[in-house]
Amino acid sequence: MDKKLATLKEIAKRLNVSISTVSRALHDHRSIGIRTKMRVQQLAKELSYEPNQTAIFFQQRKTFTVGVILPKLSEAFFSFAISGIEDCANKNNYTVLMGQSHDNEERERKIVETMKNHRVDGLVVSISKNTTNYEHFEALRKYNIPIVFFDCIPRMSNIHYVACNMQSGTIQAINFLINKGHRVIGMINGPEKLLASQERQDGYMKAMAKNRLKFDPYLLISTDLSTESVYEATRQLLSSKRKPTAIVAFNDYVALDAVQYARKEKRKINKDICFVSYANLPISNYTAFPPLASVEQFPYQQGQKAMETLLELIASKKDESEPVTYFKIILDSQLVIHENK
Amino acid sequence: MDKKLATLKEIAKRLNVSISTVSRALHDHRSIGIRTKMRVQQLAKELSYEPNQTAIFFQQRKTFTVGVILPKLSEAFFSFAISGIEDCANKNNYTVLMGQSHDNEERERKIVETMKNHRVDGLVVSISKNTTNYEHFEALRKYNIPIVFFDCIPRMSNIHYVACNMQSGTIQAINFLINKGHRVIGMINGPEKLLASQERQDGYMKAMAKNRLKFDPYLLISTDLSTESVYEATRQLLSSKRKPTAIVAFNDYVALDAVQYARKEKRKINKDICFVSYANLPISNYTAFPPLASVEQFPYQQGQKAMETLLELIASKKDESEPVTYFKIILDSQLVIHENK
DNA sequence: CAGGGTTACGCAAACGTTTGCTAAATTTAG
DNA sequence: CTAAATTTAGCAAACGTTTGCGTAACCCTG
Repeated sequence: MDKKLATLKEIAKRLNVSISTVSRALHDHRSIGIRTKMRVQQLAKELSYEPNQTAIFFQQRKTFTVGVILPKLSEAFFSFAISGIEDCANKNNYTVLMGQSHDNEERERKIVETMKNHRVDGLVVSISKNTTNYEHFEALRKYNIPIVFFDCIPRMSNIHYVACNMQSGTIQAINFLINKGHRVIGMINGPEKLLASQERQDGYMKAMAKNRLKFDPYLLISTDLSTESVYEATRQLLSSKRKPTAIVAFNDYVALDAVQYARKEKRKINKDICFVSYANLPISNYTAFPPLASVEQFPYQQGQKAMETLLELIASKKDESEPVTYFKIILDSQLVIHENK
Repeated sequence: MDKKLATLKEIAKRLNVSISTVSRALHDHRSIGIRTKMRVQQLAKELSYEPNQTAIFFQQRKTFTVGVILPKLSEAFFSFAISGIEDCANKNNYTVLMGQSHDNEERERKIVETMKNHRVDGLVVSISKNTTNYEHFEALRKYNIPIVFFDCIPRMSNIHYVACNMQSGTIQAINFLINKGHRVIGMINGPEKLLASQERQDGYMKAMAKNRLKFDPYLLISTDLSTESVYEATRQLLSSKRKPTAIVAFNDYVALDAVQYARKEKRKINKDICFVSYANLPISNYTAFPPLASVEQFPYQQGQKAMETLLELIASKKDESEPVTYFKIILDSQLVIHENK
């Protein structure tokens, strides 16, 4: 029963018309008479004809496929982001080719290669936290494959990206703490070389300065985000002579680890010490001591916006001209204050 | 500088040989002399030639792409599963086309359609929890696109699947509780029509019977997994005359909600009432009262196994024969007892 | 009824690759 | 030195589709 799949040629032969006529009839081209159009469409339905997409992709030099490369789907941030990406892609009849770098530069490089070979129409990527060399992305320029970066942006010039302004959220967070009466506020930050860390720090310093609070370098500690390193940072903060009464954590994972350490040291959470964090985990409100407030980064929206931007780039690619303007889209982060229960 | 991408034809012209010679030279075909082979490979490198995959896909009637359809990436279970799938796929030079059904039958149907059009070589799918009609999957038979289901399996015959034996894990869980002295054990289950719910129930009943504990229907409550419905179930259990001292929850989300409700009613967790659950959340050990133990379902391994199976099917597809045997792979779940801190 | 404008359709090229067959050139054997 | 064997390379078809161009046949209009 499952003969071979029907093709234009097959239909043409049966109807004694040319292939081009069949093609045009199915596309409702105006140069085909209503009678033949009907006959063709009728038979096509009977044979349950479906165009061979791979042939079309090939012929049109376009695949209606976009690649998405991100570190890890098991991080909640990215799983929300990809939902935004996918929803937007689907809405525009694009399909998503997926790759996880697991924060490994080599893997990232290989995925880029694969995507290029698959001739994706474009790429949305959040780079691996360990990538230092951007050649593999530069290389795509030659192939005229547009890239939109989001979240983790490489330090390259002339790129398109969507990002979230961490500074503003950080300032809001610090102000929130100051309003609650805190004067000594610590920060457990991420790796220094990360843009995201830089921005958090900038926000921190700005907010402190604006409130005429002295910046004490002891209060700002960088980590590599590992549990051990967060424990150590927490230990340092809790044992410094100007003990902070509040800590801003790089993200929820960090906050959870810090809370855990603080409890081990018998500190009363929300009494001796308060936490504010950047939102990663939807379930943090189930945890024992969720942060008082979180800086929301809107991963779904970021993903969506990145995809929209990419589609725009793809659409405008026809006019072969080099892009004059590079999209630099900054979404605002926003402090979400959790219910005080 | 970014002329047009080099093609076989281009190389052939420059070297004054035929296209087929170039093709064969690059494939190291034995019928090409060493001299020409070198010349071709040399020039190919210079022009940084890369085969046009879309042309190859088309020509070979094969895309080296597999579709993956699952409900939601933001559920930890699935994000681990897809990692297993992707790792296995990549290792075998396949690429993953992604689609989330969001547990919506219509969306699922549309994704299947898209994947079919993209001519994926095969499909790995965990069906939407609301899918009742399986026509869209049946339809793929005609196209000779193999499918391997995992986790959420449709009630169809003659399918390949990878699943996790929930019964065994459930029995282990109940035995664990009985060993700790519990005699009245409740269960908050999922939707009745779900296979997963059925299995949990079967395990529950078997374990109870084996331990000569009377099965009390009051102790087994189905929910639709929503927070409200879990609250209600917990309320019922806690207010029944034979109050359970332990509850097995359908998954971690359910357990978290149940714990939350129990605390609202001032029950002492792990004293008045204990919880055991099925593992979904990696962070549940950060929560206030994590379940005493979890039934681990090994999502990464399930995904990996599903992908392996699919690749086998794809490989064996050449011999056009209908598959005689259907893979029914059952992994064992396993009880993980959490540290008693 | 000649000329111009439509309408309705076919031809063939093009996209880039693989591969079965054929054939020339070269080597080997007898 | 010739026939056979081997090595090396080219021709052309095929995969399924889209599309520019050419051209019959038709209908008007004047």
